[in-house]
Amino acid sequence: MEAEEFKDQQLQLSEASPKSAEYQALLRAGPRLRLLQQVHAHLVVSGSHRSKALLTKLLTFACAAGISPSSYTFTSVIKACAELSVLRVGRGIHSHVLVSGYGSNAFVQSALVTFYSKSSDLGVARKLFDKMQDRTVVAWNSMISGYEQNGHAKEAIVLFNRMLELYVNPDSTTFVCVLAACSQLGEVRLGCWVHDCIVSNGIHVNVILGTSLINMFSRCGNVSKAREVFDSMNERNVIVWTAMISGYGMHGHGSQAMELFHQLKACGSCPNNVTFVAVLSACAHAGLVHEGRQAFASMRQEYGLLPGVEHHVAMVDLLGRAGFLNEAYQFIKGLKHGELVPPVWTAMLGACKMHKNFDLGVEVAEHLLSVEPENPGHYVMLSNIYASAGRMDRVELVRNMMIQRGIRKQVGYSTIDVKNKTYLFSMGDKTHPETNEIYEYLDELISRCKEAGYAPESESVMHELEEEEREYALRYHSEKLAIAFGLMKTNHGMTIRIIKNLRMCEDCHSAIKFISVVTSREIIIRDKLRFHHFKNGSCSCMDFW
DNA sequence: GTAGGGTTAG
Repeated sequence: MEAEEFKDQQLQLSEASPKSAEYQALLRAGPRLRLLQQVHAHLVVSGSHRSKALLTKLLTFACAAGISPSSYTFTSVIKACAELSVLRVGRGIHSHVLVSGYGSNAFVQSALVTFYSKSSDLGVARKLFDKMQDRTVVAWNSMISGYEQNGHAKEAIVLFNRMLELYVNPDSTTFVCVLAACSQLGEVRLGCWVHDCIVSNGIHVNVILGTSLINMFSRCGNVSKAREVFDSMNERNVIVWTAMISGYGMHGHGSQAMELFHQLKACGSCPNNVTFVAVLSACAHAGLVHEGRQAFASMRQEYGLLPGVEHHVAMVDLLGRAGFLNEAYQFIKGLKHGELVPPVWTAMLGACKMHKNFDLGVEVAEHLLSVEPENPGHYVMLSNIYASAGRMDRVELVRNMMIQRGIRKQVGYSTIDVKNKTYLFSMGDKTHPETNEIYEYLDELISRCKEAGYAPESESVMHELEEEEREYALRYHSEKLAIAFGLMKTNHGMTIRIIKNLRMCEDCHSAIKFISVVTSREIIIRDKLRFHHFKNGSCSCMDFW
């Protein structure tokens, strides 16, 4: 039962006097189930079954009767443990399951697999799953979903393939899980296969499956396909709309996102808090400051929604990204003390860096470092701000501070698919058998870009920790290597698609614009947050990262 | 009457 529902029911309960005949009857029955059932029947007939006091007493006695739990009891309790993420309690219940002889009940087993997955104990979940004699489709779904939700999208897909090999029929939940895994990996091919499978089998695309398809196509770089799915759905709820709006936002198509937002309102649906985050983000990345401001104001005025931290962050981002640093700062000043959380300042810092406001940037970064000294992102930002102001002494200082505190930047990598195989490159990577050729090709490519006007930006390299990394870092960032490899291995005219785990640096962004010109290729990169479509020297993000 | 699935973002 949902918490709200539960509360509603509780409110309906009225009080009854402890001295009443019903209460006395309960006391006489005591912890004996048969007698309690009789009294309960009487309570229902007499209309006093809404009394909180009577029901409490009834339940207390019923529980004290020592009735042994059934498979129904266990599944419910295990599910509750998973939702509350109470690992210890769940493990205890698991022991009870075994003792009570429900260890091989399919329902209980699936619930346990989900429980361990949600507790991030995938090893135990998998062991349980492997031990099951007859695995229902739900059991497969539990395990596939477990992998996907814990970020192991590849394992999820491996298991899905195993399921097909064993002729287990996937259902629409299976597809939802697999599509989520495809979204994580940017696996267009499998994603499209699943889509075809759904279409050719005439599987009904309900709101959940539709949302998953929209997400998959958006995150795999094909927004127009996402839109086709959206248009083909005969039932849409606010989540479907939000997914489509965010798909547009992710690709920098701010006006389409806004168009959809207006349509959503026009058709009588109510946008929710999540919708507004997606809308504000879409505006921010398309420079639609006026529209964003309006949307933010309408949250409270038209929908009675209270803006939260995420909306404040989005507003600072919207204003700051567009260059209105003072307004962004004033917006922050207008927040309550408790609302001045690090993410708000991080958005402000991003704006300072973007628009090269040295003084404010340093001030904000130092504040962030004092409250979140363990966050590597803040050091990188501060270092970059110093670097772009030519304060190399300070850059060195920040670098040393990171080393001293043992803070390491995340390692970046990029992947590219060539002839149905995925290749992974990391910065300065030399593990590929054709390393020499790739590096030579890249060097030549960069020279051609320089002739066309490309000027490497040195600031992006400054946050690297190791000396030897610095030398290679800029030129050999993973996405550049992946692109060089892709250009070498694919035919002219083919689009290059790259997936990167971090955000792109400014230098790569500028270099790739030139690469798209000198090679006449379209290059699509999905970075940690969004898509960049490079074509003829410009990027779809319009430099609004 | 029990188990599995969807939306934001930095």
